[in-house]
Amino acid sequence: MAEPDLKTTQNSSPPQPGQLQPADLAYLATYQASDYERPSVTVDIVILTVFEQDLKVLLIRRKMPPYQGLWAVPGGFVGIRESLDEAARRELREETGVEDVYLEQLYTFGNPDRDPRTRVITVAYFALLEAGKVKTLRAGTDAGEVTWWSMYKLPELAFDHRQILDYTLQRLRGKLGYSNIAYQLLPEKFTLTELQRVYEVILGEKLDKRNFRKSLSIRDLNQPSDNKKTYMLEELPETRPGGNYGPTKLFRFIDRVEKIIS
Amino acid sequence: MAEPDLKTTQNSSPPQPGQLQPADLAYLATYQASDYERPSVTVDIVILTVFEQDLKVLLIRRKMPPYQGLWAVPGGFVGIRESLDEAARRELREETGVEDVYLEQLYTFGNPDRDPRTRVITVAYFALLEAGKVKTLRAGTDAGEVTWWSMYKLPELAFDHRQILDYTLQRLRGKLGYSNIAYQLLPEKFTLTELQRVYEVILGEKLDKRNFRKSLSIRDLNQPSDNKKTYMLEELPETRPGGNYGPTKLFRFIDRVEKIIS
DNA sequence: TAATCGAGTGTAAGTAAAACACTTTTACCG
DNA sequence: CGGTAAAAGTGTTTTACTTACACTCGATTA
Repeated sequence: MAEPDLKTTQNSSPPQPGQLQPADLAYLATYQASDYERPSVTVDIVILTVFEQDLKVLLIRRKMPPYQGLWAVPGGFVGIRESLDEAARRELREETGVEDVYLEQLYTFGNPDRDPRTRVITVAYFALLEAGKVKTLRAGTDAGEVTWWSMYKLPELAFDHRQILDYTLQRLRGKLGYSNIAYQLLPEKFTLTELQRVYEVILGEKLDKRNFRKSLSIRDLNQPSDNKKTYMLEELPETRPGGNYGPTKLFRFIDRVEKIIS
Repeated sequence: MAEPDLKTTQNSSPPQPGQLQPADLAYLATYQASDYERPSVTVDIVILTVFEQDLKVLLIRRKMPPYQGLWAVPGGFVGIRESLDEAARRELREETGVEDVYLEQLYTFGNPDRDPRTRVITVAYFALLEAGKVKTLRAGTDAGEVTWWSMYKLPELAFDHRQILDYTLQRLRGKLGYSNIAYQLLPEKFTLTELQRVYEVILGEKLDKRNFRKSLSIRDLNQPSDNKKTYMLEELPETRPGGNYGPTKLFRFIDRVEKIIS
């Protein structure tokens, strides 16, 4: 486990804490960026959406070994000049064609034997897609079949992807309780029943309609807005005609960015 | 961004979903584990403890460029046959000598320019050490000074380590609310005041003594235990003599494993 | 024996959570 | 055109939790 001086490594864009010092550049020149075995690094993207009253995940059937014929989460290598987020977005785009969606880093899986070919460390992400927006799945370059599967009725999965999906569901359920991420799975305007279905499908349990609505902190259309409160939803002046029943009110999320709800 | 077939990679130990198929081994033989640039992968460990009524983090002064003279979180390369957790434990052992402590993966930082020398992706962990247990800091092989710093009065940090520490505190504060991780920062037996100090130091605010105690779900020493409830703490039959005041009751966590508290 | 220091303890008010059922609107059908 | 079906919409009660708040007890020391 002999390692070079490259110890306590780090430097990222957003917070730039210490500036590079002159000596750094001199040292940079002498640094040999090789000489010891490096793992491959990939990103895997758990792509989720809701339709048919179910939580769906996009899986690809592997047409090559290892795990040929089994289903896997889409993923690929991280480019040498690409951030992890960029790599994840690129994979997502290649797989689904979508660009501006919610993407969150989940966990990094790095057991040495998780890929039988070579050492591969994967940074898992999950993405939330607006329900029913992505019908058209471009069968990716090297992908065999690409299909939406129910998160509750999964096929046999390759690698440790079962573990990745289990962990995704756990994270998603947790965040549903204290954030507004559900907006990522709905179009801008929606009914409260549609929102409740999203919650139910993710949590895997039926919810009480009245209690669910009370829990939402809705800014009423023509009530004076309480400035002390932070609202999650806003009632719209429009309604949507029901089928063989009355019209239903439409709502929207006030903030379409990730937010912790008090 | 041309990539080989090694797509949707994965396979880990705990949940072994799909078994290796015969064809896999044949393919394995033909696989060339190189041919494209790979990033270096490191683990960085945010080592935390509580003493002097303060939340402390272990930092190392860099004696080499880049960021020479600035302070950094301990870390090092992931061995090619080592899991991420193993690498983190090894670094922790090398830095502090401790073995059996709480260690949790935090986040993976991978901006391409976070290390000016070469592409380095780091998987950040945080460790919680029992208050006052680790006095003896072995100055690591290549480390300059090694010091405990207050999380609230940090020196200038190398790389993106400021970001890592900020995120650690955020995670720790969150978990304090719904889990029993605080036990990682205390010896087996402790007083409620000691426990409250840990909470206060992490949350960065004073708490009300009576309300804090009510929130703890304590199994009373000689009360019949309510089987419906899940207790976090247990009162012990012992007390500790106070200085110039009365004796104080001792308590312990019923479960010394990570647990979600209802 | 008086003063100091921290430990230990209860109540009331307000807020949040859970359980629970009927009415309204529209479309469709006989 | 009257009845039925289907989903939307809406309040109250009870219970549990959260918050705010102040005095007494026990031991030591001067």
